[in-house]
Order: sequence, then C-alpha cells, then structure tokens
Amino acid sequence: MNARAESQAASNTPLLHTAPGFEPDGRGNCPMREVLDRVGDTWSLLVVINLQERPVRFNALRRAIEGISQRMLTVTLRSLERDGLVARTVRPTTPPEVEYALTELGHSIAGPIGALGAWAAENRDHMRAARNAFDAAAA
Amino acid sequence: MNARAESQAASNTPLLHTAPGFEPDGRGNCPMREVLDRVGDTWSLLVVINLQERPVRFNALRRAIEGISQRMLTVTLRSLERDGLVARTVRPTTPPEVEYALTELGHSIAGPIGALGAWAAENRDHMRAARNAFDAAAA
DNA sequence: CTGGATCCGTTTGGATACTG
DNA sequence: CAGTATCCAAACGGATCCAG
Repeated sequence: MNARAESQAASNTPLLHTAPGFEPDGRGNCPMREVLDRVGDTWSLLVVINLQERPVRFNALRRAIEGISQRMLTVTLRSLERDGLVARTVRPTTPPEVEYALTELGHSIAGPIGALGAWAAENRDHMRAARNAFDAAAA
Repeated sequence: MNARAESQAASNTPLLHTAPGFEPDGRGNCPMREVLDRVGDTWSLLVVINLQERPVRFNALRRAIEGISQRMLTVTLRSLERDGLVARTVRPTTPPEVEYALTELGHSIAGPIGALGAWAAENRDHMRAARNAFDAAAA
C-alpha cells in the first residue's frame, strides 16, 4: 500500500476524539479540553486533593501546599469555586474565618484524580528512567 | 477551641499529600506534580488518546488534533517520547514515514486519562451551569 | 513528509506591599 | 486571618520560513 492509499484508509477511519470525553461538540471543543483548561493548571488538583478529607481554612491550605503563593491560592480557589468544585464559607468572626470545602461535584472528580495519582506513584520511576535514557542517548 | 489550639490540632493531623501519588519525596516533589508537569499541558493527553487505537503518522496526527500547530505537535511528541510514553519509528522511504505509537507505559496511562475523560463528559454541563451561576451572581 | 529555527505576542505565576 | 493590587520575569504557544 503506497502512502496515498494508506492516508486514504486512515481518513476512512475517523481518528480523533473517539474516546469518552473527547468527542468534539461541533465547534472543536471536547469535554476533556474544557476540564483540562480548568483543573489542568499547576495547583488545582493539589487543592482538590487537600480538601478531600475535610474542609480547610485558607492559611492552613497555604501551609499544606508547599510552594504555593498567596496569590495563586486565591486565584485557584476562586476558579474552583466558580466551576462549582469548591464551596467557600465565611464566618464573620474576628479575625474572619474562611473555610473551603469540596462540593459534591468536587468530590466526584477526586476519583479520577486519584486514579491518575496512583498511576503517577507507580510509574514515576519508570518515567524518570526513560527520561534519563533519552537524554543520555541524545548526548 | 481557639485559633491557636485549632491550628495546633491541624498540624497534628498531616494535611498534605496524603492521597496516593501525592506524597512528597523529601524535596517537595510529589509524583502527581511530576506527571502533571509532563502530560498536563495543552496537547499531551489529546495525543495519547489519539494513539490509543493504533500507531499514527505525523501528519495524520496533525489533521486529527484540530487546532494543533506543527511546532506544538513536534514538541509534544518529543516530550512524550522522552518520558517513555510514545515510541517513534522512522521508515527511511522517500518521502520518509514516521510513525508514533504508545509504549506499554503509554497504554497504561490511558486508563486514568479515560476516567478523567469520562468524568469530563458526564459533568461538563454541570460545570458550565456552575460557572454561569457564579458569573451571574458576581454581576 | 517530517520536521528544525526563529520571532514574537500572550499567559502564567512569583515577589512584594498594602487593606479590612 | 484572608485577602487585593501591582510589577515583572519566565514559560507557553502560534506563525512563518527553511531543510533533509
């Protein structure tokens, strides 16, 4: 089969977005992309994981997530709240106490995230080894 | 319980990185972060999904993933190859044919990714609604 | 066909200082 | 305690041109 015929055959078998969550909606947007655009940033998943056990207050969360700046914690929490994954509760005491908790939707994403986390834990060494091998070969 | 006592109690119960894949390794790096740093970008997961069924050549992949630029496809494939998720095979014909396929490691991550994709498909409307409600409340 | 190289606008995110 | 506002450097990513 020559190159042209092969590419012809390939175009007969729709290639893209065939897995669940990847079907485009007509304007090139697939659900996966929308979700990644929202929780695929540096901090969102880490925040979700840290809220899984129980509600946590702002500065406790800040201390828990090593390396996050105050600004990014605020921004991340607002984004998660906006998407309905996190609920924000203010108790008007002095000083004010603001508690963040996962919503039902937030809890529901913890499963898939956990699956990815488990994969990460199992395969980090494998990935590191592959990376070292690749870099060694390039040198 | 006052604020100090509460924060004391909180510190007695380790908060961070308690889920699988989130335990730090001593230098603040958790597996999840490493993985997200590698496949959490705009295109990596889409490339993996598109390689799930069968190996695909460069330009077929380019056509399949709507919106990806030539440069980003190259960059993304190199990154996935470096991490051992994708294998690159060159057939020295004229014109050259370069085929990309998932490695065993690449196939193993398709499961967790699929779980996230399924969640995305099920909950995209829910997230959109939450977002609209939030924006409406802010206005 | 499969890229590499370059240019350049956009976005991300850290540091810092200030507020109720 | 829980933010907000501003500044700024680095990274991301698209467009374009060139090459084996």
